[in-house]
Amino acid sequence: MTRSRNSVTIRDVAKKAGVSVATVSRYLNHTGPVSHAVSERLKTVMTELNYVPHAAARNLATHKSFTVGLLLSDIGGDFFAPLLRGIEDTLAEHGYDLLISSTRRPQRWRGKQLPVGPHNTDGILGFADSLDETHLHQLAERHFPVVLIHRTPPADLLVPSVTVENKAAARAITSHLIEVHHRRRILFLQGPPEQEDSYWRETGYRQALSDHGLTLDPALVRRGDFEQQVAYEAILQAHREGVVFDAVFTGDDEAAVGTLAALQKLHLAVPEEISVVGFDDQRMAPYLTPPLTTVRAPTELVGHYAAQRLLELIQGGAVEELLTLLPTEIIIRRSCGCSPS
Amino acid sequence: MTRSRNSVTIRDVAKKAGVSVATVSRYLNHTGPVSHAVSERLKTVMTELNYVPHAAARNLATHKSFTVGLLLSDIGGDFFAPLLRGIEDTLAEHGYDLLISSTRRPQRWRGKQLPVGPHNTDGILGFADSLDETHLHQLAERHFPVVLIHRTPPADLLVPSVTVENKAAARAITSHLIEVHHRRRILFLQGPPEQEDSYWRETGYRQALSDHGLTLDPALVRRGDFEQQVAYEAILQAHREGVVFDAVFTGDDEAAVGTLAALQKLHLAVPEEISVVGFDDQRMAPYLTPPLTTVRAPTELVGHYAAQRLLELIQGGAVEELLTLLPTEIIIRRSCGCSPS
DNA sequence: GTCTATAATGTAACCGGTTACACGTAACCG
DNA sequence: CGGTTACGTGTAACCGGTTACATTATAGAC
Repeated sequence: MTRSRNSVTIRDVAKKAGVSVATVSRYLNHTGPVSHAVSERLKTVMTELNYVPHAAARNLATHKSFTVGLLLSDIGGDFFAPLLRGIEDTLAEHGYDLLISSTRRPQRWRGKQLPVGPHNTDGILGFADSLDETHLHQLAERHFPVVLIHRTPPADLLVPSVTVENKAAARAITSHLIEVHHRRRILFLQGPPEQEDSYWRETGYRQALSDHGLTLDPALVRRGDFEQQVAYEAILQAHREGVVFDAVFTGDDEAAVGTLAALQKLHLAVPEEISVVGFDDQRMAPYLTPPLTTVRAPTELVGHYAAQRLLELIQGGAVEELLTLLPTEIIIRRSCGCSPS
Repeated sequence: MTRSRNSVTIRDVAKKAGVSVATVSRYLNHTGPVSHAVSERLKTVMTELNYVPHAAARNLATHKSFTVGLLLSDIGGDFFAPLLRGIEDTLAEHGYDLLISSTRRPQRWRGKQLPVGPHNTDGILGFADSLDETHLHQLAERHFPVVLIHRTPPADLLVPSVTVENKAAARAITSHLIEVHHRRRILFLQGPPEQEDSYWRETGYRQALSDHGLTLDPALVRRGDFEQQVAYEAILQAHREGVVFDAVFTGDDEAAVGTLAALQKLHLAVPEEISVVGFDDQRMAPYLTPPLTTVRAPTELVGHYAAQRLLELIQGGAVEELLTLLPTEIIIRRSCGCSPS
């Protein structure tokens, strides 16, 4: 918006074309009849002058910005690339822009004003814990469109959310380890505490154990934080403590990377001695050694649907489906002990 | 900006606090003296009313948006995650927002109006070929701040650009294959034609060959497009044609993934029979089988410096350094034939 | 004790669009 | 042929901030 002093405005166009600003505006927005002769004249005048309408002025007048905000907890992870693409694609299709803000540390905006909001955008997408309850309530009060991603909203708020099926998949992949590979002592690596995905995955894991009459040894549940380094340390630590395990459900694929590295360092063969499975099916998963058995989360689709829902909300639609739960799928590779072609 | 009808404005605040709008504005922006008593009053009134200044109105009045635009050719690749983080981090530090637009197909905006520009933002970052020469000239005419990423600007424009050192690194890694591993027939996979990085990498490759008195067999230069699938096909095709090679410089790490897959399918052992090296050191590189010898490109830093330069430009600084060339570094792993610890 | 500089505040124009309303003209109808 | 309707256009208020300029009160200088 750094328009130089003498930038060309709608009035310049109007004057040069010999019409009123209202006519120019109508021509621009197809918001009223404009004679063919005038249309032609305006078209040429506008290219001659290289006129581009000023977004802020338009936003101010119309109360619409055609922009949506995205709040992330950590941009830059491999996880976000597909999410971003899904979001951006969908928004672009509908002529909306995307404003991004990353909160490096969790809950960064607590008590402060959000970097995106009603003053800024027509709606916001909030990933996981990037939006705290206070803000969520404030936004709801103003009836501001919000869609949550990988997080279910507080029960008292009618905020749509889009995420993937975690529990059943976690249960299934754990069962796979038990039934097919006869694992009995399966270590589980938890994600960050605020991360809801982790909670459901752990629930699925626990259910699978009890389904098969296995009792859970608390020593087998540890923090991996969905991070390579943390998972790496966790595995070494467990080993150091003398905890015995024959499989690891790493919580997500990032942690799987760290886990594989740790096991290699400990000279524990995967999958012969220890089975390893992850969650997400990030891009690197097939290329790990051994290729990682994991659960495929349709992250790009999550982005797509989240954007979709938000646009519906913005365009005045009601919230017809509160929770969009996208199906996940077990991807069998080598690290669990299977030998796929 | 979907403010509901009766949203709270600066005048509401002024009235409730019993002062004029000018005073409120001065208080908000610390742009003039405000008595302590009034300051206190305003603070409480503003929290009571939950007042947030409207961005568009402010932008309109000040001709500043504190937003920069980013044009990408393809969001969603692993390459962009660190780039984005570098950019977003730096911008956030200086209170700027980031507006993202991805052009799925190259040159998407040719002839059309850019999705970001002077009407929108205070400056833009253009990755590779996302900005064509016409737009570049138009922007330059308006003296609009632009910084290019992984692309050198047309010679007649004073547009700063930030990229990584390609040629010397490509030359060095190729020399490594020749000198250390005694490779003689090194296949090179080119990136997309518009991609300048690819050009420089190929130049370095050719220099290394001639440095060592090797002549280039044109059959050894093929298209990999920096994409797994394309590289995969290229390798199979070369093999089908009976082209003999003892090493592959894959152009980038994406293509290296495809290359490794193709060689495995052909039962050609890496690195025993064929050495493979990439470029970028993407996150998956250490986890490939075998771990990939490559060149580390400091992509997050590229984002950081690009944002930095742009902010300098926006804040009126002159272009002191036209080309920021970040150093790269060879990362020796296993795929070239070395055996690092 | 007057003069001047400074602090604190208010008034109103302005940024560049949109749009409600008014107006004139031509077409259409019975 | 008068009356209604639709079309094409213009005038001016408005969106919610910023800011130049004017104004008053207060303190310090001489």
